[in-house]
Amino acid sequence: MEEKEISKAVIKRLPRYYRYLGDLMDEGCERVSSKELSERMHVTASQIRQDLNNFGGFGQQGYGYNVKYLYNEIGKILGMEKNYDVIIIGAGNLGSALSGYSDFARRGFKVTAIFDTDSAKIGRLIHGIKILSDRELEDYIKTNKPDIAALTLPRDAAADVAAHLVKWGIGAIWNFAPVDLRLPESVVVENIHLSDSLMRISYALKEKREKEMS
Amino acid sequence: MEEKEISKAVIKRLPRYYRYLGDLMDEGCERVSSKELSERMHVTASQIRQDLNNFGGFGQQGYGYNVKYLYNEIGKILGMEKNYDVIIIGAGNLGSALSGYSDFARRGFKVTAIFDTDSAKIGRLIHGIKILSDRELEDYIKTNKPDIAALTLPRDAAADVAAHLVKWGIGAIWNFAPVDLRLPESVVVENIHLSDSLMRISYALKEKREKEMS
DNA sequence: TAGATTGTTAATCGATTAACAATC
DNA sequence: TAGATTGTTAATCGATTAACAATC
Repeated sequence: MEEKEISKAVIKRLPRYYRYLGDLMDEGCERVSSKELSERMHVTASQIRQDLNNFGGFGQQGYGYNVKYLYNEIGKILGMEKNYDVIIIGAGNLGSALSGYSDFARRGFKVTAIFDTDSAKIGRLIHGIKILSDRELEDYIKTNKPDIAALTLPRDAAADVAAHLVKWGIGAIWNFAPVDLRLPESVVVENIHLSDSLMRISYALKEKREKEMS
Repeated sequence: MEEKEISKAVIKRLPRYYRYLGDLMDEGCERVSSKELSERMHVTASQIRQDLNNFGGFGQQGYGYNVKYLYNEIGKILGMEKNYDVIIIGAGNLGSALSGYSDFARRGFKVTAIFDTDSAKIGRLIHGIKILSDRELEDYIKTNKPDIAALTLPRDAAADVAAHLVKWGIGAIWNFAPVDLRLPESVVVENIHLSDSLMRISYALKEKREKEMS
């Protein structure tokens, strides 16, 4: 059914196109050419046209792209017309933060439950969402079938919990623990490795220091 | 002084090598070959050898790599022997979470201050760190010269605050706002675009649904 | 129609993988 | 020494950019 496999690099760029097109819409802009957009985004016009043509011809020769139409089409490609239920595993600082992040709700991601092992936390509310015991997790997943589980728990617990989540039927894991999860191909995994990101800053700062010295 | 420019792709992988080597050390492993490491990390042995050789020969023919030595060398490349002072701009959920994330301290990143505009928050403590007024920001930066500023504030405030931070002398920005900051080349910027990441999950889930239908 | 800009093919560039001589 | 494994060159692969004919 699918014509050709879309490269990972293209998919990684789609949310960024979506963001810029959203901005253009907010500015009341109706049409945009690949050249204009490329100047805004600091990428080549060629790349924009190549990328979009992976999914079909959204533009019109001599005119460019209709902003609203393109925004909607990319939204469809990204699956943004659907809403997603997200559960958070680990009611620590990061888990709490994610549960209250309004940006997600705007994009159709709704946090429906938070789980923790700490009996002192269970029953408390975070941003209006009740913290449940991890012993209720299996039941919850099988009954409510959430789409995504965000893993905001300690490193050592992550692999084991992830394996259980998958067994109980979760389809996607948003992993904030600093480990690479080994899960079946069919499970979607997105990693947010914050300390990797900090180390890249550290590297770049070191480079900068060395450059300034010479 | 620097021989050749190291590619972005290689640098992005370094923290991951560092993480795996740390794990090997914890397991008491003394030596590792590129082949063994490649199997653990699910990359090719060739890539590992290529990557490491960007920085010089860390291994020994017939033996492989000394884990501890290699760990330390990559640490040096990443600038991990230095400690970094981090300030957090925006005392919301995410800012609070980052200020309490113990993983960072372990890597030498220390949160020294948190700033916010909300007078109701100013003076309160988060994880033992006092929230200061954004009006003290300029003074604080010029006096204490923190290395990194984490931007955990609303989208619309980000660009403006970032520009000020740079003017006052900050060298690196860890940006959590869903915008691309336009700053001078000399400023290090690392973006954590959480909603972009969620959209990639959304895309992958959509693909999965479609695959299952056919 | 003339001008603009796409969709698409071809050329270039860079990154990954394979292969193997060097050497521990 | 023989076996193992690196460092490094060459081959392949994929992604980006350039160019331009098609067409609105």
